[in-house]
Amino acid sequence: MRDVAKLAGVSIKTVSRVVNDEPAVSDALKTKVLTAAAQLGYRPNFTASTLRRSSTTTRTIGLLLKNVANPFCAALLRAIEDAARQRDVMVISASIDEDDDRERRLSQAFLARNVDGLIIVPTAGNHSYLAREVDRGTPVVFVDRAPAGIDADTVSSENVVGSRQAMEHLIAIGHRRIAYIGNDTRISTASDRLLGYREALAAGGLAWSPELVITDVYSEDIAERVVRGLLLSRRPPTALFTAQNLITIGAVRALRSLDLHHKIALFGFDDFLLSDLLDPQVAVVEQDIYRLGQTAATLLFDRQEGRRTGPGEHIRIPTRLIVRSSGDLPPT
Amino acid sequence: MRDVAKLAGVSIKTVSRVVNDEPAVSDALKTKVLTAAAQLGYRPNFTASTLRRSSTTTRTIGLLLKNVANPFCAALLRAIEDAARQRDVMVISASIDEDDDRERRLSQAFLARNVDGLIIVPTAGNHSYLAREVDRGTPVVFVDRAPAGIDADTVSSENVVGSRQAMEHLIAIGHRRIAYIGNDTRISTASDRLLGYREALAAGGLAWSPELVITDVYSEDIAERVVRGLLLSRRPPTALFTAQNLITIGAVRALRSLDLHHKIALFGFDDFLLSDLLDPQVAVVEQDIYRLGQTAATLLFDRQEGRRTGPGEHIRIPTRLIVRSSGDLPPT
DNA sequence: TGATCCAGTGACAACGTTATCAGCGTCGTG
DNA sequence: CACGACGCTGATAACGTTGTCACTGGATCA
Repeated sequence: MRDVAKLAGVSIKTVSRVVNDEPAVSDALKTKVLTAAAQLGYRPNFTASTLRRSSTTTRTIGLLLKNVANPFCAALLRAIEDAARQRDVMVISASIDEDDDRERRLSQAFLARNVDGLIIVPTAGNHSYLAREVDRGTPVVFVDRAPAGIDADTVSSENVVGSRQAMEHLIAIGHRRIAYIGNDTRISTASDRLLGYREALAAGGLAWSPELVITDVYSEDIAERVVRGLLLSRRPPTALFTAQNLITIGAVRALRSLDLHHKIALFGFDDFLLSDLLDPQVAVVEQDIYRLGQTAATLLFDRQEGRRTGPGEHIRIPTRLIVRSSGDLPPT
Repeated sequence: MRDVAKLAGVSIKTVSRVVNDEPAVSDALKTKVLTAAAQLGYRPNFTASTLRRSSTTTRTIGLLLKNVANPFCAALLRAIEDAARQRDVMVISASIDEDDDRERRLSQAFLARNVDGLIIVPTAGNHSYLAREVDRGTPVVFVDRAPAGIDADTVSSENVVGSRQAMEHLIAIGHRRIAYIGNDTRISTASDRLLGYREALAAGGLAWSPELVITDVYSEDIAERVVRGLLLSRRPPTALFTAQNLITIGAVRALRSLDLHHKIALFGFDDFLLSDLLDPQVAVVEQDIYRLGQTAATLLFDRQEGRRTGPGEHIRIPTRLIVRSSGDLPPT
């Protein structure tokens, strides 16, 4: 900037005015500065600029995901990126891999970079370590799952309703032994989906059979193994309700491997690419991932810009039941 | 920092020393500073720190992708993120959606934020606008596709070899009319894959039939439509070679809709989730996406840290032929 | 005993930018 | 003609931090 000023024969303040498009600069000087800048290949230093500027906004937000390679997370990132782009804001993202400690470290790293806000798909751990930041005014929004130990904005799907509807469908076509396969129930999403399962059982007058409920499944491989175990057990279920996308896929693999995919009904939570090209097509509770992301971003920016204050809001995004043939297989 | 210094009764320089874990601070002062910092909730300002520090590295790199929601891109991001994490570097990413202009704008935005380097999955346009940055020492690495109008490090799959091998397989089992469906050939990746197709035809003594070669297909929907068109034409092909993941999926849909999926052979470039659960299982040329990403990151950091200089390197990552049943359907 | 050294500490300038305010000339107005 | 208003410009300080260097006091050595 100093060099540009020297070359153009003006003060650095005038250069600053030109690059920021402030009014009150004569056209003559403006063109002189612009030519000088172009000649020297001058590029404004955004870092220094935000340091000096009164508003300490970096136009950058941080996003912590389970794992970007998971299609759900990738779709979420895309939605948030789109919302951010509209406001000329950049997104830094990182994968947590369900590791509490890494989540904390990454949050700190993002905050040290002065992000304007944080969107987090939280682990099952405690999040009180963020309380101070929230108090200080850095907006933090949780997506997909509710955090523990802190009050903050949260956006998630209608997990209870969604899974209850799926279960109601299975019950309506006659299933009486429906297995539940899901995540660690310390994760709010998983416990909500389990709650929906439970509610539907109760409403349908069905017994709760502990041997049909499997939790703490956190990968496709494990899902495949436990589903095989279930199907090979003495009294196997006639239908499966899988509470997460990778678990559903694991279940599909298990059913295939035992050649039961046309006999045992399957309903999954969260749609996935090609679910409609499998045989049978897989019935799912579809989440509106784009809306989840957009809503989270809106909450964040609303808080950041002071349009909203006070305690955390908890928004639930409706799901949609997509009944495909795997959900219509009758009990055998 | 000033407040912490005041509370601890030391100079700000000492606070700086403590937070940076520099030696030569007595334990007594260190604990005093740390307590003061904790009490005030002090958090170092990374922005100011990098501004002042001699090495102007921000420990942040920029990644420009086609679209994070595309599984290929998401996997790439994950690989790069992992490589960056090892070096305590953050990744800012953004989706270009094949828009030249947006690519340029996003590059500028990243550079203004002083990223230490840029990894780009480039559009078909010209990239000479980055030459000045490269000259100035900001490493830029291109992945998946070669850029136009600039010499820089590039990492991509063995596209020619990969597609030639797939074609050789189809030819070996007797196919004589094999269609090619691919992207815009201004994209190096697409033209390389077309070249492999062409080479295999020539090597197999087969004629080049323009009506069997369709390019400029850029979405799943379009792929489905053009493949239907091909299959319904007067002299349809007996096998399809689809040069990109979404195109392959579009082709699967087209084959299904015409109930030809057990009659027409299919080979795709780039594997995708569930390809092995479809009926028939889809044969593909698998790319080592993780290695693509890791290699790109390594090239970038090597340049940044001065371990490598000079003209751009062009690295090709081998592909692997995965012959599944769709690739073994004989000609009818 | 005096010179030397070293660990520990702080004052100050600087990174690249923008906010503030003062200065300058020109113009219109009473 | 005096005066204020206004449009344009620049000098300077400041943002939060770290590099540089100088200082202090006590330990070590010949």
